[in-house]
Amino acid sequence: MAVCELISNNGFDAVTVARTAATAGISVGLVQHYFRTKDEMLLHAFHHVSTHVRHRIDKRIQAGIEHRRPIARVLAAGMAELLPLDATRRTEFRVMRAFAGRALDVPALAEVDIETARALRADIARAVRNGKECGEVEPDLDPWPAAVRLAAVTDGLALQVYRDPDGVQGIPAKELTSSILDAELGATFTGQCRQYDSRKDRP
Amino acid sequence: MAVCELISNNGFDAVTVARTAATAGISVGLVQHYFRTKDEMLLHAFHHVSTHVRHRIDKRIQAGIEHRRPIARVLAAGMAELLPLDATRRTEFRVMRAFAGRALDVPALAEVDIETARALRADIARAVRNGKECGEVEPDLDPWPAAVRLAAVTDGLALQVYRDPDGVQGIPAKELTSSILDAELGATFTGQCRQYDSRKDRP
DNA sequence: GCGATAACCGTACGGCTATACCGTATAGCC
DNA sequence: GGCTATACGGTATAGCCGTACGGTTATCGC
Repeated sequence: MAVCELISNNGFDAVTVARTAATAGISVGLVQHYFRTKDEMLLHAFHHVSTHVRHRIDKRIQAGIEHRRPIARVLAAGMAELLPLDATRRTEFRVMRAFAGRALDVPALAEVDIETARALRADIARAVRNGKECGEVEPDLDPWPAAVRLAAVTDGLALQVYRDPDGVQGIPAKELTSSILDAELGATFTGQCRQYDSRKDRP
Repeated sequence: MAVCELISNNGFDAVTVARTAATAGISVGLVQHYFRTKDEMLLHAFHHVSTHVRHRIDKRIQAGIEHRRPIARVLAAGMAELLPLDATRRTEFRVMRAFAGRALDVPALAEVDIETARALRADIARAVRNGKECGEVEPDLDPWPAAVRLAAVTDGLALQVYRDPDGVQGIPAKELTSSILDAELGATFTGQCRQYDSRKDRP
């Protein structure tokens, strides 16, 4: 959408109704026809990009499941999708981050932000539960602290990578993040999968 | 400063030169006398609040060192200072986050953001090195990946706590974060300090 | 075919903003 | 005493923004 294009190219402040209309190649009046106010437009854009990222991750996870990969590896691939390791994910991160910044003041945006984060956390918790069933995770482990930790690590690593895209102290970002993510997952997924019914992972 | 007060009370968009002057009880002209442009004013405010937080953490760490606590525990206290677990830290987090959001578009703000993060990471890395010297950390461990991981966990946990201040699934935020931080530190600080018996500091 | 509804454009307007500018006063220095 | 720099207040202005509004074309059920 035009809003995201403007944000990633010229920053959030550059997003005006007139400019958005120009970017999309339509008139101001038509924008108003679809969105009564500017806030409504921004909310829609945030929702749009959030679900877009989410679907991309879901697709990646589905692919991993169909290849019958271990849950830990599927999860690692999904979480890596949130790290700004290439240009695409980097602009995506910029846009998401800009919206999250505004969400501090606009409750409607905050709701989307919180809901997105909650959904991600719930997905991770479900993956841990699945891991318990198939033997990758110890049976008497509470999935939620692990989910919070893994979600936090993903968020935090994304920030670190964004700020230092070239890595730290000569260690490339890709190696750094993948080794950290593997270690974090290894703290929870300690065993190997016995058998696993992939149908349970579907939403 | 008046800028931070406005941000935390009314959001970043409410920060105008006129309103800032009114909040500070001075005239617009005087603000212009000190800061040639609004951006300059914001940059100064960001720098101000960043160093303020940093000094608070440093004080906390210094206190821990003087009490001869294990490095891991000193570090835990310092990192917890960045989590929005009470009203003070929450508004501080809001302000820092608002600036970080603008930093996506304003290079001068981004520089402060990056520099602050780098300094925190360097401090953690130094703590790990100190841990190696005194026996809390294995001698042949690279401090930087550990520092990146711990910094990322802190950032990420702060986000989680901000979004869900009451915790997750009935687990209070304070317990959740402290157990996660302890586990993360425990992954690096595996030994006990030779010089001091840390058992009396343990719960 | 025709009325209604939706898609679409252009512009006018009131409000807010950053900032340039001018005026004053106070304090330090020669 | 004068002179200059700094501290401070008030205001004018040009520009941009969101949004209201009136007009035009296209679509479609009946």
